[in-house]
This record gives sequence, C-alpha cells and structure tokens, in this order.
Amino acid sequence: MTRQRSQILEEVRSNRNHPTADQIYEGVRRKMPNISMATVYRNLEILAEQGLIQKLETQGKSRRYDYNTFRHYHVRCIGCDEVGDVLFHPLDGIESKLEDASGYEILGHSLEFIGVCPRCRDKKPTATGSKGKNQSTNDPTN
Amino acid sequence: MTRQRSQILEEVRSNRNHPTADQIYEGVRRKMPNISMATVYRNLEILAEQGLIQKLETQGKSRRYDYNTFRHYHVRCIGCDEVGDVLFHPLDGIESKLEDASGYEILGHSLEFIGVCPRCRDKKPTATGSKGKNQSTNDPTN
DNA sequence: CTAACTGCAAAAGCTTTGCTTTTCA
DNA sequence: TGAAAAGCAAAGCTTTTGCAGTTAG
Repeated sequence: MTRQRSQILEEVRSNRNHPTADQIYEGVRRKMPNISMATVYRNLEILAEQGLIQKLETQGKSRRYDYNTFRHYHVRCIGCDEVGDVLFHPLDGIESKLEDASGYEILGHSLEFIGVCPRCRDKKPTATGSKGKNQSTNDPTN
Repeated sequence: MTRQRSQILEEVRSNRNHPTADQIYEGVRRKMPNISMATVYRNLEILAEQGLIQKLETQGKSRRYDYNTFRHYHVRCIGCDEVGDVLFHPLDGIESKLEDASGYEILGHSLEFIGVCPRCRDKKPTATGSKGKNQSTNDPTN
C-alpha cells in the first residue's frame, strides 16, 4: 500500500459522488501534484480487485468508482451525467424468470435508472416533452 | 435517403447480431468500398433519430445498433462481448416503486443481463467458479 | 535485494468534427 | 442552385501499455 494508493482510496472514500478516474485524479493531485493518470487507473483497478472500492459499469462515457461496495443501483442524470444512489432492493433471482431467446447462460444483471438530478431540474423547467436530442447539456454549472 | 444511408439501414436490418458501427462499416464496405466510417456514424445517428433503428446503450466498449425498435432487454457475453435478445417483459412502472435517495426525478431504466454465449461456453468448460479476472478472452474464434 | 510501483509518454480504441467536394431534389 | 450529405483526415476522450527509474518490505 503505497502513499499514492492510499491517497486514491481516501479520495474515493471521501468523494461520495461516484467520481470518474479523472475526478479522482484531480482530487489526489491537490495533495500529490506529481501523481500520474496511469497510477490512478492502475490503483483503482487494484483497489477494486481487493474489494476496497467498487468499479461501476455505468453507461456514461466514463467509468465511475464507488466507496460503497455493497450491491446497489444507481441513477444517472441525462443532463449532467452525475450519478446518484437509489434505494431499491436488488432483483435477485430475476435471471431465472426469463426465457432465454439466445442460448446464453445468464449469470447476472445490471440495472441503471435514468433521471434528472435536482440541479438540472432547476435549470430546465420541465425537461420532459421535448423531442430534440437534448442530452448534451453536460455542464450543470452553466 | 442516399444510397449510403439505405445500405447502412439494410445492413443493420440484415445483421441480427446487434452489430457495432465497425461491423456495419465492414458489411457495407463489401458493397460500397469507398464508404467512410464518418458516414456510417452520422447515418446511424440519423436513422436512430428517425426511429428506423435503435441505438443500444450497452456496457461494452462499443455502442451497438438494433434493427428491432421495440423495447426489449439484452444479454451480453462476458467472454466475447456479443449481444443477444432476452424475452422478458419490460419492467414498466418500476420507477415508481423506488425510494429516491438522491432527489433525482426518475424517468426510466435500463436493464442488461450478463452471461455466457453458447460459443464461449463451449470454449471454457464451467466458466463459473473461477476467481481471477477472466473477462479478457475477447476472441471466440480462438 | 528483489519485486512491486511510479511517472512519463506514447499508443490504442471508439467516436466526433472540420473541411472540401459531390450529390440530389 | 442550394441544402444536405459524402469522404478524408485529423482531433477528442477515455483507458491502457512500455519502459526506465524509484520505492518498499
């Protein structure tokens, strides 16, 4: 456990917003200005393997990491791509309920909710009902 | 509707394997050797906007496209990343059943199953039960 | 002392964009 | 003829990798 690795772990644990590798990098860089992105990626991988953090496979462009290693679901904002937690008990056993149209052996599932975060809801009054491709407003600080 | 666009549409409709942009590109290239990747991407976007095909946001590295525009779920092979259909009636209304831990306005969900496709199952006898990170065998033709 | 790890830079994938030329209604 | 689209090349972003120097047990 090197200084870098424990700083990275600390950063993930203190950032409760499901940070991306880049956000973690920026956070750690405030304390270790010379750390490199490669070190961040490599350590996130190792920490996830060790079960100290959770690697999230969400649908945004960037992977995200979670201090919370319990199985739970997330909601992603279509406006700013931020990710939040939802309280919903895992759909255990759902795999056995489906008919297999393809011959696959089903091992598990991943469920992600889509929504609008509080900040983005305040920006765009009733985002619902538009027809354009309105998912590109990526900066909630506008 | 240019020649290119209709060839791309035709390719998606004839390839029932949820092809990636690259696979579509290769398919169309057999008939139009000069078509470019940019044209493929731009047209897939347009065709999806028009509702003629469906853009799938799966978790693999590449986006996929589906001739079937009805809402349905998919299963992705952890071995080769191929995507198949599963027969499972959509979880409509699931959004209202969850407690919101984050203040998000929930709009929808996306559900993806993880599994092993028939070809990969034949390659690795009982893939279940291993402890390593065994997801990297990406070529089912080995 | 040896194995693991860091930092840097470069590369790898996938997707998008700028620009000029071509096509089509 | 004018708007939309094609083709090419380059750039953008995220993530991974090779390598030489450094660190830690």
